[in-house]
Amino acid sequence: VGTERRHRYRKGEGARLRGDILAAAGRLLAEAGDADAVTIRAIAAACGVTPPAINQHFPDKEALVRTLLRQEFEAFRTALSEAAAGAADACEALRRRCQAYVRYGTERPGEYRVLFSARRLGPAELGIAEGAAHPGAAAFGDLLAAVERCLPSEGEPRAPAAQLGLELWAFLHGLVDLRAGKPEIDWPPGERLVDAVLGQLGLTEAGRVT
Amino acid sequence: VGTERRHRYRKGEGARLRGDILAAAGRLLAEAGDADAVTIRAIAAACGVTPPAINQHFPDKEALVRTLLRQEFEAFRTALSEAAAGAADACEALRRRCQAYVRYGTERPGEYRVLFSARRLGPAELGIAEGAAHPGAAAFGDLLAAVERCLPSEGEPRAPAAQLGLELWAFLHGLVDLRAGKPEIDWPPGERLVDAVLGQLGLTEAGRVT
DNA sequence: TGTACATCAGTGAACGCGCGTTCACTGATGTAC
DNA sequence: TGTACATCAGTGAACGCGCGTTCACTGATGTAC
Repeated sequence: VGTERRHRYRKGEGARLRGDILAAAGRLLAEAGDADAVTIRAIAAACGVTPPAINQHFPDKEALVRTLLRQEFEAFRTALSEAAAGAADACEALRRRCQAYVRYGTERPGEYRVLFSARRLGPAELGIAEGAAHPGAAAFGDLLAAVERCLPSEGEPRAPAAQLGLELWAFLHGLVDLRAGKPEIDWPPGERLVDAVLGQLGLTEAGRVT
Repeated sequence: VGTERRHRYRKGEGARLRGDILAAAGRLLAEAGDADAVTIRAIAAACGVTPPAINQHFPDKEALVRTLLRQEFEAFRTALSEAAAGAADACEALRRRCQAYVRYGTERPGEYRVLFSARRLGPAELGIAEGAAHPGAAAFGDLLAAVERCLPSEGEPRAPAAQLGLELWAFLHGLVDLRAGKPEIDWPPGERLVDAVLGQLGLTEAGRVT
């Protein structure tokens, strides 16, 4: 990597290249936003290695992308949960989670796109989306739970939590994806749009008390 | 096309193949949802013609896709405007427009994706997105105008129309794109979600009168 | 009415390219004796 | 302490494939005389 020649790993340490490959592939995938556009040859070049060296660690390209996608889902979910962790109440936790969602998607459009907008070589095609084990479904489950906790537990029933959750998710996803795809539009800060929508959906502490 | 051999067009009618090419390419693009995945060779085969015949009508693949995208944008915009045309009042017009948006995106996921989610060989990369001339921007302009007409013209000012329009657009786009990408989720009817969100954003006739 | 000819709608073969993957190999390195 | 050897981390060349595009061509067809 860089100008200096790469030294091959010592005899017992060959497995370390596997980590290097995943790291380089992750960087390239984030730039491209499309696993099809990331070639084995480019990953190999980024690692300072020849293409066949990659086939020693992953049987084929699909296996590599699958591993990578699981990592990315994990990172996304963790980022959102960490953001929500320190909140004082349930609605503030939901708010922080939503803000983190948009922030993550905006700051890492390539990663986000691969997780939630990919068709070819996306989660579905790679067999990652298996019911509840689907990491995307897990992230949505987190969001849904956060919505439920913020809703009034008794009193007059609002819209069912599942429907509110889907509405909110559609908005968050649409905001991230549209912003990435239509940068020529003059977007207001994502934070403001998220706060506004949470208010309009009745998902704020204020809305709860009133 | 089909089992019977294709007869080449008569001497003056060569230009008709151009239309056939666009029609076949449109069908393939709708299936693939990605212009990269639609090959010149596949289009030629669908027309019952050899690949070089296509280069006689379009200088290269980009030109073909560009022409196609303009057509698709036009069709999308027309579908929405026609849906809104017969409405009794401005809020009903907005509602019909939004329902048509989701219906169009759900019934034709491939076309929709190419218009609003493509990165490679999408509107931006093909130079179709030039300010106000951008057909996507035109469609969004229609939506924005519909939102403005539905808002109370006087009385207490709600959120600015531009922001409401973006919120609404993000929701509609997110709904269409998520549904297409996560079919394993049990989605409620799009119509109900759209109505619910319009109500929560205060964009219904009822909301206006009250 | 008949014929020579320019034009037109394609064809067929080939090109250079980049891709993922295979296979036999090589040379350094740790280990067993 | 020294040496033979098995193992390991890769390399280098090649494969078959599908792609968009080029180029010279062919054969039917309308038109001019």
